[in-house]
Amino acid sequence: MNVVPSLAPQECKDCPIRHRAVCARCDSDELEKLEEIKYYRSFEAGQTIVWSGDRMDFVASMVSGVATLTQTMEDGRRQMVGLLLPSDFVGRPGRNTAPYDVVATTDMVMCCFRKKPFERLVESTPHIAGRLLQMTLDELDAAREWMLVLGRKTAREKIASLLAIIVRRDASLHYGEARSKVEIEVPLTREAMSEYLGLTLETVSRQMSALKRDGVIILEGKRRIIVPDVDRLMEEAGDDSDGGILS
Amino acid sequence: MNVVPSLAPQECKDCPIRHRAVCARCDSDELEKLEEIKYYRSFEAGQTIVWSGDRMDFVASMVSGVATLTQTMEDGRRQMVGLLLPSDFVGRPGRNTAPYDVVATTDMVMCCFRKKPFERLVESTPHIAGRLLQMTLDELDAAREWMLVLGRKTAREKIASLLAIIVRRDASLHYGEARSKVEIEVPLTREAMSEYLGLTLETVSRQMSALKRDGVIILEGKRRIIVPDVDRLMEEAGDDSDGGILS
DNA sequence: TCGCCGCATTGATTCAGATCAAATCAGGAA
DNA sequence: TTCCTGATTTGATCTGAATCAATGCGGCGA
Repeated sequence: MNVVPSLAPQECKDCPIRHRAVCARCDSDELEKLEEIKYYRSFEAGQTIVWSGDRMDFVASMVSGVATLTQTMEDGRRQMVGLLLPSDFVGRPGRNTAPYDVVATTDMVMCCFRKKPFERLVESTPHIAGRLLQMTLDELDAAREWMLVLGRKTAREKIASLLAIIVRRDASLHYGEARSKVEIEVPLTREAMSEYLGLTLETVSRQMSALKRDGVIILEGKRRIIVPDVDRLMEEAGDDSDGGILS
Repeated sequence: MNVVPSLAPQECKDCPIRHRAVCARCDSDELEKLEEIKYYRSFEAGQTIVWSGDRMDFVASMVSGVATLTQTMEDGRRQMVGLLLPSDFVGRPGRNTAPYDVVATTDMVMCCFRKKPFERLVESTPHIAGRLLQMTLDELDAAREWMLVLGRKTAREKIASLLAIIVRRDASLHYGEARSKVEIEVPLTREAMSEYLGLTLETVSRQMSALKRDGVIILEGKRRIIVPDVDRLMEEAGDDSDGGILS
């Protein structure tokens, strides 16, 4: 149905995620070693990249697009446990099988490293090991914030929290500082949002409508959203009013 | 009200968590460096060790007892985001203020390291950095499993999941292999269980009674529980039947 | 252009867990 | 022993989100 997605950049020095990914601290020698074991893979929106339980003989960095980590129960209940954005790391050194489904939610490109040699590089390269530790600690923080959302927030607060997370990410990516009005692209279907938030897709839809009705957001089509007042959104999310943007 | 809790072991080589904590891979040279910057602190059940937002100038290993990491919203809703058991690591290198409340739920002892020198040791000691990465990845896995519990499981499944986690930990600690019948100690009040699971304490109590009525568990006093059939408990938890004990 | 298909919205009803409100129980102090 | 206190259990009722069920909408292929 689709053509093969376009190829990714071949050279680390031109890579869009060069300064944020697991390779961020590497010097040119170290980059060369990574170049030797790396290869790019492209996926189309909707494709499952890895099935839970599958053997996984690579780890990877997200280069572009969005993917999700999802756990599934026997009866089909699903919970997203990770949202992978550009520069995020996928996979775990020292593990052979994937514990979660990894699914592309948009067209995307990954920079893959063969697992065995990557593990050796982690052992021998403090710049990689240190960066990986830092990224993992950040992910743990994100997971813990998410646990508060899942365990204690109302449906409306959950939606607002998800939107706030996307706003924050966009802010840190595009412009250094906070602005009162922003326009964001939600790279998730209503169903994916429901899997993220532990809700049903109907409830997601209803609460999106409610936030729209109350003027917290303005919908431009299905995916594009205008947030007229970011502070208002943060309030709706039930987060500390200071926003807690910086660690 | 209480006497000062008894002092902890002073020598790393006699330490009960020597092979599981962040120091697990250290050789005797490295241990010596840790000894220089370490000190023990004891806390009584109920004491708050750190308040969210406080400056934190140490990191630590749990030596004995149980503590929790908890997030609180402005209106008082609370969600536990970490359960700290012996050998677990507390704090984050490179961070100055605590993002969560740390509370002792039993009398406990921590082995603290002054943060600045510990950070330098992490930089210079691959045995520590590597172990810390591994432990952080394990915590991330646990957090993600917990997210499934919070987002998608019923109250009954949540309770069973928590008990299953305690059973699993006890099993890995005391006896190498699974047994069909076990007796466990739940080191949490009903309220703490509710904060762990995103429920109210009434619901926790009701579901405990229901599991007891249905013969899944037998209560011996309030904290001690007999699980006559571990597989049955796992089924109630809604986990994969294989139990997924090993990574 | 039309009709189809996959998303998304909206409505009606149900139900699991929250909330409000009393007991009950166990352990410690007097 | 008796009282007090904090933890726990149990009961009655309420409610937010799930479930069941249409309906709407936009893009794409024929």
